[in-house]
Formats: sequence, C-alpha cells, structure tokens
Amino acid sequence: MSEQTAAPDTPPHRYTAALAGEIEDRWRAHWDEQGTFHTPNPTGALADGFEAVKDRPKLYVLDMFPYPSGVGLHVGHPLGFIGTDVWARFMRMRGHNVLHTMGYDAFGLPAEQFAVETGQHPRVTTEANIATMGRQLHRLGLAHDPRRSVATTDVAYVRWTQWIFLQIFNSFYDPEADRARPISELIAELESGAREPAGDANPGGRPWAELSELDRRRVVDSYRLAYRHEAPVNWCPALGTVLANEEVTADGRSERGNHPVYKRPLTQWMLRITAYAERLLADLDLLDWTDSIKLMQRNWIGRSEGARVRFPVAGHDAAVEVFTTRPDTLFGATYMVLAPEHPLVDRVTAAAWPDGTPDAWRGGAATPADAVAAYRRAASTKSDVERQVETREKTGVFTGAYCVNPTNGQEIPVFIADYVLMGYGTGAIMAVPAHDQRDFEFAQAFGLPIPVVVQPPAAWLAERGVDASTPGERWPEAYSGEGVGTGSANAEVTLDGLATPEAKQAITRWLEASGHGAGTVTYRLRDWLFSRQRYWGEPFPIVYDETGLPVALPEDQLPVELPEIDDYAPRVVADDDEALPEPPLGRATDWAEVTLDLGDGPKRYRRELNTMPQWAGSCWYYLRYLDPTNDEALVDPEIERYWMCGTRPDGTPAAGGVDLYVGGVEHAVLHLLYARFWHKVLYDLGHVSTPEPFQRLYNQGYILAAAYRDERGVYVPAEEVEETEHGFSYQGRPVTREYGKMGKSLKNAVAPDDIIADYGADTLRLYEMAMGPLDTDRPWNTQDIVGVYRFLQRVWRNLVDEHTGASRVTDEPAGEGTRRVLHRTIAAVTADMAALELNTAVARLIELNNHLTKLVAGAGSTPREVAEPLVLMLAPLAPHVAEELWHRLGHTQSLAYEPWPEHDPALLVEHEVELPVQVDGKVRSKVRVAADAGEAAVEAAARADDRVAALLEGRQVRRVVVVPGRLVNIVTGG
RNA sequence: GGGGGUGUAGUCCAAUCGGCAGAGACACGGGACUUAAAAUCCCGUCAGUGCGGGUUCGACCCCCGCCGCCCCCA
Repeated sequence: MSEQTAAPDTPPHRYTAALAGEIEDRWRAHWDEQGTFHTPNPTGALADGFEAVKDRPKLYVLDMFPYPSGVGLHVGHPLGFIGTDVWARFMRMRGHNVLHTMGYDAFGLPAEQFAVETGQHPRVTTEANIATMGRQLHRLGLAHDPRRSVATTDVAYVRWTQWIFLQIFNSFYDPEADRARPISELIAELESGAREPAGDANPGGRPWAELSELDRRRVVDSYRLAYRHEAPVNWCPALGTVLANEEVTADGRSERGNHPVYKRPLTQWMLRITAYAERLLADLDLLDWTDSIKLMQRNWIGRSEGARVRFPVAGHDAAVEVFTTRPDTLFGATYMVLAPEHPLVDRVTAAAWPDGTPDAWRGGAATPADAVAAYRRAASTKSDVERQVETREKTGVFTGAYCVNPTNGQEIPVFIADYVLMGYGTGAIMAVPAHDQRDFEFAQAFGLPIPVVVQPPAAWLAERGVDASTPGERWPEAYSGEGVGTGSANAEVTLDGLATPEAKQAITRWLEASGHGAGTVTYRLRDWLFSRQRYWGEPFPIVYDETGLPVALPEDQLPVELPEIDDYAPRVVADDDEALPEPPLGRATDWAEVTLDLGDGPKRYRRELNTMPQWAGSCWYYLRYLDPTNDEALVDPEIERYWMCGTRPDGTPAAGGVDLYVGGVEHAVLHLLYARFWHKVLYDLGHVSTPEPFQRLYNQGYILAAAYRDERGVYVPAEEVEETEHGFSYQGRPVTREYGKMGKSLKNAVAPDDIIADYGADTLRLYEMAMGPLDTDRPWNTQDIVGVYRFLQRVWRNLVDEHTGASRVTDEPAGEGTRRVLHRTIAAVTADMAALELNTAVARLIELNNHLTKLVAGAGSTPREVAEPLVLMLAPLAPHVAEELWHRLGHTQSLAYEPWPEHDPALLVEHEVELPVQVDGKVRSKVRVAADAGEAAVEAAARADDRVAALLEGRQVRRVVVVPGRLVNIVTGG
C-alpha cells in the first residue's frame, strides 16, 4: 500500500504508519516477554504475583468465543474484542485485578466442511486457522493473558466437556427440591422405598422391589438429565446431520447452508433443559442484561398458563386431552380437531357416517375410515410449516366420532385437520371458533356453529359493523382478545360477566373440582437435542452393553478421543424418504467396539457413535479460562469463587460471575440459554458458586459496509467498485449500492491487516471505537480513518519534535485555562469509559489535544501535567503509542498498571456562566451571571439586557422561568 | 401479522432531569508550506432533529397516529 508511505521530505520522527508499525511490534514483544498481562490467580499454577494484587477488586471481562474461520478476520470481527480490551485496560488502571483472555470455539460443522473441501484432517485445518486468527488478533495489541487461552478441540478441554456431560447424565431433577441432584441419591431413595418408580419407563407402576435389573435401569435412565429418546428429528441430508429445532429456519431449511430438512424418527440424546424452564425465566431478573435480550429469552422459553381439559369420547372409554391457554372459552367449544397422526384417531373413527353428516365433512369418501386414510396420505406430503400457513384454506374430515363438552354436556363432532400438529401440545385442540381465527375459518368452511362466549369491547364490534347481539356466524373474523364472559354458565359455575382473567380462574377451579381437567403451565421450550451425526465434535463418554442401555465411562477413562478415520466426510444421502442419518464414527470399527472392565470384569461394549453439538464446548469455556491448566478439576473451587463471586455496581451480590460479557446479538437465545442451563446444573451439583454465569451482557453492533450488485443481482468485489458521476461502476458496468453486514457473502470484507499496514493497529482500534456507540451497527468507511490517524499524529507532534525526536514536554506548570480543559476532559473521559461510551471518550481526547495543539503552536512545548494524563487516558484506546510516549516521558515501567488520572472537582466549578435568555421560548439573547446567582438576580440581568428589554417593551410579562445554570425564559401574555 | 429497536448537516455521529441543536470526525471550500503535487498545518461552509398531531413556559427527548430501516418471533 503506497498512499501512506512517507515521502522523502517527511520529518524523520513523524508518527507515520511505518513508525507506528515499529512501535507496535516493539511494545507487543515487550508485553509478551514481560508477561505484562499475566493475571494471577489466588492459588494454583497461575498464582505468581497474586500477593501484589490481592487487595484489588477482581474483574472478569469476557468476549464471546470466536469460531476460527479459514478465511481470516475482517475488521468487523474485532469490534467487540477491542471494546472489551479498552474497558479492561481502563479498569486495570482504575485498580482492578482484571481477567481477560481469548479462546476458540473450534469444533463444529464449518471446520468439518472446510476440512472436507481442503482434504485435510479437521484438526490440521483447525489448528492452522487458530494460528492465523491468533496472529491477526495479536496484532491488535489486545491485553489478554495468553496462558489462559483454550480451544474446545484441545484434548485436555474435551476431557472436561465430557466430564460435565457425565455430571448431567448422572443427575436427575428433583421437583420438590427444585434442583438437580446426583442420580445415586435417586437410586438410594428408590431402593429404600422413599420414592416410587414413576414415569413412562414403568408403565405398570410396579414397585422397585418387583422390577428386574433391566427395568430398574430403564427407570433410572428415564430420570436422567441426559436421556435417550426416540423422536422425529430434523434430518438434513445435504449436511448429513440432524439439527436442533433452533438450527432449522421457519421455512423448514437448515440455518447453515439453507438446505431442505426432513422429519425422521431417531433415537437421540436429549438434555432436560425444560426442567430448568422456570428458573431460566425467573433468574433473568437477577441479571444486568438489556430488556430486549431478556425478552427474547422469555419468548423462547414461552411460558404459558392454561389448563388441560379432558373431553370424553361418546361411546368409547377414551378421552381427548387438550391444552388451552383460554379455558374461559370452554363453553364455546363446538368441535374438536385432532392431528391426523393422533393415536386416538384409529380407535374412535366410526364405522359409518352418522345420519345427516354433511357432504362437506366426508371428504368424498364412503366411510369415515376411508376419509381419514385419504386425508392422512395428503397431510403426510406437507411440511409442518406448510400446514400452519395462516392464509391457507382450512381442510379436514369428520371422523364420525363425537366428544362431550364437559361444561354443558353437548356432543361435538371430532375432526382431523392438518392445521393441528402432533408435535405441539397434545396434538389435539378444542375448537372455539368465535375466539380463534383458525377455528373460525374452519367453522365457516364446515358450517359449524360459532357461539360467542366472550363479549368483545364495543369499539371492536363497532369497527366491524356488528353489535353485541350479532351472532358469531355473522362476525367478519374471530375475536381473540380479552373481554367479558357471556353464554358461559352451567349448574355449578358461571363465567358470565367475568373479565377474562377472573373467568380463567373460575373455570380452572371448576375443572379441578369436577375432575375434568387442571390448571397447568406449559413452555414452548423443548428439551435440547444433543447428538449430531458428525465426526468433528466431542465423542460421548458413553458405551452400550449387551442390553443396549447406556453405561457411563468412569471419569478416569476420560477423555474419549476421536478415532483416526479416512473418511470423515458426512455421508450425504440424496433426497430419499427412507434414508437415515449415518454417523461417521461408525466407520471406525476398531474404535466403535471395545473391551472394557467397568466393574463386572472385561466385557465387550459398543461406543456411542454420535458426537456432541458445537454448543457444548461454548457452554463452559468461561470456567476453564479461570484455571486452564488444572487436570484435577474443571476449575479449582477457590479460584472459581475468587473470579465468579462478586458484587454489582450497587453493592448487591452478583448472581453471575462474569462482570462483563460482550458479543453479538445473534447469540441472544441459544448460546446464552444453553450456557445458563449448564451453569445451573453445575451450580446445583456444587461445582460452581453462582446461580448464573454472566452478570452483565452487552451486545455490540455490527460493522456494515457498502456492497454492490451488478445487473444480474450478483455481488461484485466492493473494493474494486468505482464511484462515477452517475453512480457506481464495476469493470465499466453500472452497479447498485446497498449496505450489509461485512463478510464473504457480500464481497465487502476489509482485512484488518491491510488497515494496520496503512495506518497501524492503534489507528484501527481508535477508529473502530470512535465511529459510533459500541452497541449500534455502523457502516465502515475506510476514508474516514484518516481522522483518527491525524489525531494520533498531532498527539505525537505535541509531545515529540518531529524533526529531532526530542521531547517537547516541559515541567513548567500549565495555565489556568488549560488546566480547566484538562480536568474537564479527565472527568468526561472517565465517565464515558466507565459507561462504555468510547466514541465520546475519543471525541473528548481529540478536543483536549486540539486545545493542546493551539497551546504548543504558541509556546512550543507541552506542560507535563497535561501530557501525562493525556497519554494515560489514551492508553486503553491506543496502547502501543501510549506506551511509547510514556516511555519517552521518562518512565521505565509499563503504564498498564499506572493509576488512572483523577480530576480536581474545584477546577470544574465555573464562577460565571452564560445563560441563554428566551422570550416566549425563543432564544433572543445571552447574559453573563455569577454561577450561583439567585433567580431574582438572573431575572434582573435578563431584563436588563438591551435586546430583551426591547422585546418586552409594551408587553405584559406573564411568567418568568429561571432554570439555575441553564436558561431564563420570559413568557409574555396577552 | 405480533414484539423490540432505530431515524439529527452531503456522511459517520454528539447533545445530564424536557432547557442555547453541535462535542468529535469525514467530505467540501479557502489559505499556509512547496518549483509542483502529496503529506502536514490553519481558517471556514452546511441541518432545526422521518411525517402529522398533542402535552408544556419550553420537545431530538414525553404521549397518539403514520412512514422508512434493522432485529426477534410467527
């Protein structure tokens, strides 16, 4: 890059990109050699130097774990890393013992696919990528403790990931204690009779003593927090793996790669995160997160209160169970809908159409069984998403069966329809057409009654041209809001006249008293599908014995390492209905079958062939940073308590240990929910001491960049686009501009290495911090960088003679005015940095330096009492050049631990202030008054002003508003 | 469709509790330096806050209704 290359006559000691590069290399080497940013632990292998900092408060600053991609960084990636680095350096100077490091989330699909593409083992590729990324990050001058870096793919790390899985596998959730407990305690309770074996694994409800050894294992397994479960899973043939629901987009495609996803039944590992739903929800209140992130988590957990209601099937010893959030509309249920796949359908479908069955209900079939079979065939070809599209015409067939509405004894017809899904709730609904739009449309299509049981507000009726006496059949749409109960009474309960919340309570009480149902809480959150049919992930520490049931490996046999195999590529199966996922580890036949002595003598076992999802490693890395070399424990308890137990800014104990966690909003739901879940399990089992992992969460914005498309709509390389009079062009062809997240797909990435070569890392850091608030998106503009570059040049020039390299700093005291500017700046920068408002902190420093520049232009020198605080305040933002200047100011120690400058409050006090004078709200003049002038004095001064007096001539003053220190407003009347 | 966020000079962004719309930067214009250009330095220009109402002595800020963009959930 030639633009910034110094011309021959450039002063030899000017702060150029070349000088910046030299300074930066030198200081980074110095920090590395001296271990400047090694953070001591209170005990253990990293305890060296703790004595010196033991009285400092601890501060744990954390960045979200990056994935080491093969294409390297662009300038958008390190935005958050620089932000945390600035804050961590600032807080270190403010006297904290700061823990800040960086690691790599290196397992996962991209690593595997990249390895497949390049023909290398994923580990080779991954390690090369980590090295590249490490080098790029290092050049930014981040003050990390390099000894604490980890990668999820490290065998020593995998060991503890597997260890945590064993903790989860070997525990169960005790609803009475409302926490996880060791499975051994469950077994003891079952053996002693203190607890009866329950659940699906013991359908007969037999006592423990009568169960076979095998049945006992099944019962115990059914309680575990990690359990195996056969369920329809999202099978993505193109990726050769099963995906979690969260990894599938709303239109049934993979989030990664946008490939089609199909439902397949498979036995999979599940983690019982739903047991924690209530705590994950409630404990959000303890956290200093933004409301929007909390809301996203709440929505994801999706707690809803409602009731389960049983509708007996007429003529059968069976009942259809439904869940509804609106039990208050129960009287208005005029038909039932089962999912076509509902198990009761076969039992209850009538042999023949009842007399008077309308043609529209028959689906053109001779018998209900024929109609059901035909409808099921049609439904099976549709995806869940298609089935739920709201605008679709409602279809369905009558089963010939009737349910009894328990509130009024009415027999109501039972349909099957594809808008009801087996996977949601109970797979059946009570249809209340007046108060649910989909039920309403269905009822209209099938000529079913639409009784109104909730009176909508008058305004709602009026807007639709109906009134309170209009029957529901003539409404233009359903009313699903709250209202007042009507037409809802039987001999035992009446909801008439009750507002919806009261009506819900009344009907729920009645359901429970009459035995027809019960109030329940349900969650949208599902258990976490935890296995993947991949190679490049953590193997499960699980084997299967001859019974086919899982057996945990003992801790001393960890880690289970991945076998070497030739073909780790995913088995890509074409779009084939019958194809099932095939784990690559199955091809490692020597590894998959193993002889072990797990206490019963040597036996043959079969290993678990699935691997863990990428989320696993990122669920606990913040704990490993604390004690990365410990091979006795996940983390030493004393070290864990030191870093994780803290207080919030208001002095109350922190619920979470990480004091500041910075990352992108894209992890607002999944990563944060999974990590909180694991943390709570570890907390319940006594391995960590805080109920939450992350006290304060901060989402940085994205760096956007201009992207350009040609006439075909294809993105063209942004750096080769030229601006012309008529717009933009690429290779002579017109292109259109848009803005988007910087990255490969939009071909608008800017590499940090290029910027560093042209301006230096300090300028890049400063620019990223100055361009806007850390938490908002902002467009990248390479041409704007020169602004902060010039700023650093001016700082340098104010302190160093560009021609001789000599210091321009003098010990002469600064003048009163300069001193005031300095102390105002210290106060403002300190407040801005503390609040992470780094863009305004930079502006303040530029302001101070601009003042200094004028001073130097006259005096030829900079007072030391200004130079030193300026350099110290610059240090978190531009650490290399600040260290160099600090050194040139005569200091021999790094400034990393220098105390942050303090402002003198006396110098912030103004004796005289200029107040704007408004007349009727418009600024008309300004007056100077003493800062402590009373209202009367201010008013007198305002009235005495010539322009104001002229305006008030002949007018009635109605009111005078004096805001001390701010303004005067004279309101005239008449 | 529901929820959240956001909208200020040509551009990126500031603006304590509702109190002078401008801190900083880019761009632009002029000047200094230079044989010239670049670099550097100095000086200067530019909006009344997306639109329409309301509350208030006073609204970028609070309220109501629209519009645009971003995110989340359907």
